[in-house]
Amino acid sequence: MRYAENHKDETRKTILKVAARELREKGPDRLGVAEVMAAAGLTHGGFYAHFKSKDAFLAEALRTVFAQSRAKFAKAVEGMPAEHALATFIDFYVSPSHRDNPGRGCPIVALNSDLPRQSKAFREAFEAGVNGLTGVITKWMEDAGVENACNLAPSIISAMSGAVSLSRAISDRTLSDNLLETSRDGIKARLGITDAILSKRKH
Amino acid sequence: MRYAENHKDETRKTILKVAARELREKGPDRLGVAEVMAAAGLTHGGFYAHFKSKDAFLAEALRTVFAQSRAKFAKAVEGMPAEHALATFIDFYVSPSHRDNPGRGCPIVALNSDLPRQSKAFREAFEAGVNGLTGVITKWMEDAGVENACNLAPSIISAMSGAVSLSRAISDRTLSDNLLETSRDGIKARLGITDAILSKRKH
DNA sequence: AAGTTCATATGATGTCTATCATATTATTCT
DNA sequence: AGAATAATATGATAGACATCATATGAACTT
Repeated sequence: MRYAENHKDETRKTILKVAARELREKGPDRLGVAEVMAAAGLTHGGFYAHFKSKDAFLAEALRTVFAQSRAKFAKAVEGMPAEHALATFIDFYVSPSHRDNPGRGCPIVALNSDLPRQSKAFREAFEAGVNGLTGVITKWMEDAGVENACNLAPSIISAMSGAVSLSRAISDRTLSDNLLETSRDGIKARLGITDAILSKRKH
Repeated sequence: MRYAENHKDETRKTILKVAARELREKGPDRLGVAEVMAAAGLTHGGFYAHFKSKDAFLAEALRTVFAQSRAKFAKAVEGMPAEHALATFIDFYVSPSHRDNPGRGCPIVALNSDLPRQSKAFREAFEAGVNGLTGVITKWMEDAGVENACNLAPSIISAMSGAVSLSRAISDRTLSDNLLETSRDGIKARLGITDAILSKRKH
């Protein structure tokens, strides 16, 4: 092998890392091959040495996004008991800071409505990502003693992502913040999470 | 005037009508000028006699979509008392048939995540449409005696649109239907709508 | 040190796009 | 009927795009 043993792999990872940010900001249709390569410090021609098509690349980038996102969320609630993890996650997700940073946020919020228009590979990657998140939430809910966790979890996720999505459409800050707050409260209420329960467990 | 008095206006309306369908299916970025004109039975060159740019056109098309959508929803609950209107609207919106027909559905679901990537004119049209819908829902909620309707309404809308959005990502029909059902129940519960109340009023 | 070979760069291709200048057609008025 | 003119069509342009063929160059091997 010429070049460092893992040079190509490193480059590939760099491309995907850059793409993960830009994919959420520009969306799959406005994200150009040349642009991603330039952002990774390369020229556009080398692209097809790494990915067999733009669609395959987009699906791969989306997997990267979900993985990043998942790691980020896991870190935010590390070591907490289930109720606290849930409450913290909701506060973290349904927040002004998530609303204001699409490029670093949840891909469900950033890309959900693009989905029906994208390739099968992309849609499959998206669904897998959603399933991963659903699994995590379901586990927390079960551990927190929430009834019917398995059915409830997807609905909770949809309410959270819907709230952040819509909050991005409301230009008045106060009203947008309000939507987020009201949604947080509604979602927690649905899960039976109250301040009383949280402080009781804080031991 | 040559051509029938209102020929140009008619054509314009035809273009927008066609676009209203296609905009929701293909999204603003995949919707081409030539394509819309062809679908309206015209050739691409005439486009700029009707719209000053593609962005201006997209905003106008979005206004058309919201207007259509609003008329459709209004019709679906015509003449009902507020509680029934709300319940019917929720059942109508958070439904498999809405999920399966993006081209005829709510633009919030179809276009929400495209929003941050579009022109200012487009975003403004979107927000205006959302405000219109919020107003209608708020009124129903107030009439139905729901507390704090004004704050709650946007959160309800976000939960509804989020549910339909996410349901489009889930390939397993049963699971997807489940998400919709669970969400309908959750939303109605939040509004204090029960079957008992609905049947009591049916008089 | 020179050759080998893989990773990347250069440059080209053809397709698609929005936009616009100009030509053509359709209709109404005189 | 035919001139006048408004609505649409034709055709061109320039830029963006994905994709690919080929050239360059870096670093390990012997």
